[in-house]
Amino acid sequence: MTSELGRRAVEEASFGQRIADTLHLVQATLPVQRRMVHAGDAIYQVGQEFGSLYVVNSGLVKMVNLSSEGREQVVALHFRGDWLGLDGIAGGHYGCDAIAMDTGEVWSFRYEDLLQAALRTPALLSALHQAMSRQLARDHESLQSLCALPADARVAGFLHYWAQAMEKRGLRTDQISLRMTRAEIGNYLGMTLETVSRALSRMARGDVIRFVEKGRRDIHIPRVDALTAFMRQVATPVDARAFH
Amino acid sequence: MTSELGRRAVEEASFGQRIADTLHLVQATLPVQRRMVHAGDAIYQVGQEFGSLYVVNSGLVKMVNLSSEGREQVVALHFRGDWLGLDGIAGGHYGCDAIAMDTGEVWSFRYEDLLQAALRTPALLSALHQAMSRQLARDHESLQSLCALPADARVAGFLHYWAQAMEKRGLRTDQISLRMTRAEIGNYLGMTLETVSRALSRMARGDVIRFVEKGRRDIHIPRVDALTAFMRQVATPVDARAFH
DNA sequence: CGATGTCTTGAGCTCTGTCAACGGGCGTGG
DNA sequence: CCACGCCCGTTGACAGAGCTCAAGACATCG
Repeated sequence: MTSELGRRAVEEASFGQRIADTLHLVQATLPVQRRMVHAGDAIYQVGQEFGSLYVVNSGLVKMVNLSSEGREQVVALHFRGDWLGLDGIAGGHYGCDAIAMDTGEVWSFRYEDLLQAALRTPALLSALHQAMSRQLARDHESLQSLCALPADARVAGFLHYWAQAMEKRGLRTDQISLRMTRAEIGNYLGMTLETVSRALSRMARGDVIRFVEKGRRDIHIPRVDALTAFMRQVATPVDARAFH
Repeated sequence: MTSELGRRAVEEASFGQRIADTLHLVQATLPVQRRMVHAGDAIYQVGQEFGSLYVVNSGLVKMVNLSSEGREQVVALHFRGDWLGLDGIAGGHYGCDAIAMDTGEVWSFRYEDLLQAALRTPALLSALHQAMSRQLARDHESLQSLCALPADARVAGFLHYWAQAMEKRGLRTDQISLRMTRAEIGNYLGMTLETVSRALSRMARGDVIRFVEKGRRDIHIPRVDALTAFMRQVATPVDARAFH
């Protein structure tokens, strides 16, 4: 168990460096096209022919899946250093809309160019594989919390995830600024906006979080361990009885 | 819309061939280690050091995620032609347990060997990327249905997914043999075993499915379109009001 | 044949979705 | 400057989908 913790610590410490390395590497070895985006801008859209991959240099991007019945669903969030468009490789078309949620810069380059450049610079290929692999692991975590945790724990987990994402990128982690409406958060977490609001209110009452300013989007997290404690506390498992 | 349908038709038709091609390709260019597995066997386990990737040649494999609180969660199912272990590339350790659910054969090979061989045979790299990309897209679909669909529709969607997976692999699709208990299905779909049982009973009453034999694990699907119709019918969206 | 595990079905309760009302922030326009 | 509308967030009341608990039927295997 100690070796497990040790490994995690090393990973965390090197995480910010990994992001910076990836960005440098891509920039140095590929013909990258930079693009400023603002909240609401589409980086690519579902059905559009696949050709380019993207890396978020700054800002915040949501992946929106459109179901056959026309329902929209936020399936992932992406921060600095994350890759976009990976789910388009297989089908030849992007599988989601990628929508910027904040002002930022996104880099794009041709997938074909990446493969070419990877012959000279194997580290590029490694970076691509790690990005895809990380996203797979992340998706599995999402699925797990979505299946197994009640609403309050999911909201708490969401804040924790966000704080962790900020921390890994060297940003302040005590105060986070969600650039999402309650409806968007609820959509991402598989619940209604009212439930999100109630969960946040409960956490605020328990002093697990505090709202700063007038606007209710900036959230102060006094102690991260209080957040994780809250998560565990409300995590009355939906299926506590082991399924085997 | 017609071009969309046309594209899909072509993709479907070539799908079985793609699986066969991948298996041939891997076999021809890599030092593959074959292993017979039986229900319950672990192909790899969470935390184990990453090194090899796996391809299912036959049988059925579940990916089980173990949460920090000790809850188990089935996060994916894999059939012939699917790759396993991809989520281990990033962290250096596998992120899930891969458990066989049926007798079958799994091929394994070193990730390093794959990268080496890919220099001579670029198609290998393409196959890897497509496998990862497909899995990402699949995970997003899971997330979507988990968030947006009520229990009955999720169970119906599960059967549909299974039938489709069989069809893509050239197996009979009218009668499917779930090698999972109700508890496992419920775990995978984010509901209790009782809810799974009730959903199946309702479908059987509506003659959307039929139980064959005494055992209730073999399910006959008279008409797939009846299944999809049932899905749509019970898909009273959790969040019908657009979130924006 | 009993023992065990799985599946089904019922009854009650809880969580969370639904509907509704209200307040606050912000931009627009008078 | 204030009035107004609009969007967002909060909170309450209520209902319903699905979880929990429980009992019993069925299949498999020793």
